[in-house]
Amino acid sequence: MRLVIAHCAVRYSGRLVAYLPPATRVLMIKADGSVLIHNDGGSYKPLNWMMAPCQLAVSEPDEGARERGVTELWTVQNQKTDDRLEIEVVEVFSDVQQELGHDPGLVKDGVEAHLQELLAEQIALLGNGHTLVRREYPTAIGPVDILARDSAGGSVAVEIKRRGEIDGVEQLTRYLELLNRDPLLRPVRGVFAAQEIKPQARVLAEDRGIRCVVLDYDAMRGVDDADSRLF
Amino acid sequence: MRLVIAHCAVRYSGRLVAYLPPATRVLMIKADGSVLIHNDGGSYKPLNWMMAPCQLAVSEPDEGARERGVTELWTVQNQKTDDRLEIEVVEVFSDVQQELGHDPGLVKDGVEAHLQELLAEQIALLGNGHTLVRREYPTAIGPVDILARDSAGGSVAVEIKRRGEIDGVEQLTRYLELLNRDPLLRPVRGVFAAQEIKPQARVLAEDRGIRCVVLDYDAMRGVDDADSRLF
DNA sequence: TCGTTAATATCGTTG
DNA sequence: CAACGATGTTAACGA
Repeated sequence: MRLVIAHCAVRYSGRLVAYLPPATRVLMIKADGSVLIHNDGGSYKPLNWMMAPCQLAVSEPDEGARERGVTELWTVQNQKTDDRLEIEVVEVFSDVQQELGHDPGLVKDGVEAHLQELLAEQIALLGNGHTLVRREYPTAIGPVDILARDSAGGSVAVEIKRRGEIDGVEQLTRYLELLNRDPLLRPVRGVFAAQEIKPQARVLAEDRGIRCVVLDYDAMRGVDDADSRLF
Repeated sequence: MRLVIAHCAVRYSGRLVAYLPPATRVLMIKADGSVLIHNDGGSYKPLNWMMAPCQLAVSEPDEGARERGVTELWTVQNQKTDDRLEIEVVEVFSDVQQELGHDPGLVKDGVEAHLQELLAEQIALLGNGHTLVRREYPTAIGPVDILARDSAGGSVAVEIKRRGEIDGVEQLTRYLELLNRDPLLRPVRGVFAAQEIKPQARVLAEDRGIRCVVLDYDAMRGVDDADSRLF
């Protein structure tokens, strides 16, 4: 890992062409050769970058560049594609290098898979008498999150999202169209279940006869065995 | 901008709960208070982060943490939500601070907007005799990228993507449903135009009577006046 | 501010 | 390897 703070201009060409006018920025060169160029604000996305596999070469600037104050030209070339980053370094304010070693990586909790697991266990949240048929019920265009039966024995297909948006309703609609061709399941009702359902998604769902259910993750997890949690 | 290289463990809680076991990493603290935690590989996405507005507070570790070798506890708290990052710092290897100043930002060329611009200029790529009605043709659910007429005077709605995936077909389908309610336009045919069209998207589009057109950006740009390019 | 759409998206999982 | 869905997506652009 090498961290450089420098006044520089950057040109990228590859899937698109982009240019960063001269300014002071952070250049992060990782062990795998990848380069990130950060400014002093915004979110985690760099202004520009080159991902591995790639190689950094330092060369002398040509005369035109030297007249603009450029002292070094860094060229980062992707080894598989023709993506290329050219960094014109004007002045280096700081240059630090350090071995970081291997990183054990991130452990996560609280994603959609967990919601699905909890709803499968607590399927009565959809209504009294509901029973689980199976999770990830397969169809020709992909698995439905949950297939269940209501108290009257009718089929219920459930699409689960953390945030319910219009795409999720479209997805469930495609599943329902397919499932309703199966004489053993027909008629299949749809349930759109999410921690949060956007107004537009709710309107579309209800317009198509799909029921919306808002899930309370904390409450569902509270019902769940406390020992099974990661932290 | 402050760059710290330190051995540390990190816990995040907010929209999810996540934990980073102890290892040596880069901590980037930006002028707006945001914090990024990077390791020595992967892509531009940090292992963990906190975005502005947030505040960093340094405190003494409790006894349990001190026994694990923690020398400082950094707490980064989001000021609007209850997102929180806790960094247990064990050892600091490097700590650099530098004023970066304002960044003029990135200038881009070659994104979807340019594809749309070029296709509007070269509308005959859809077939001889096609004429442009307008770009960004407004509908109740958002603007259609391009509305055109074919040689017979029939309406053609075009959705443009760099990469054509299933979502784009759904999007165009929604537009077509609406446009076909307009007696002045009806019947409206659909064209899905992209630099690259995924097989599933093509199958869905053609199943719905939508024509797929693959665009060659470089060729289209080559036809375009070379002077109009940014770089 | 909210909502929608694009992105050099990135990232994990699956076939 | 390709394709698909989720992401603490982020970022840009309008209404």
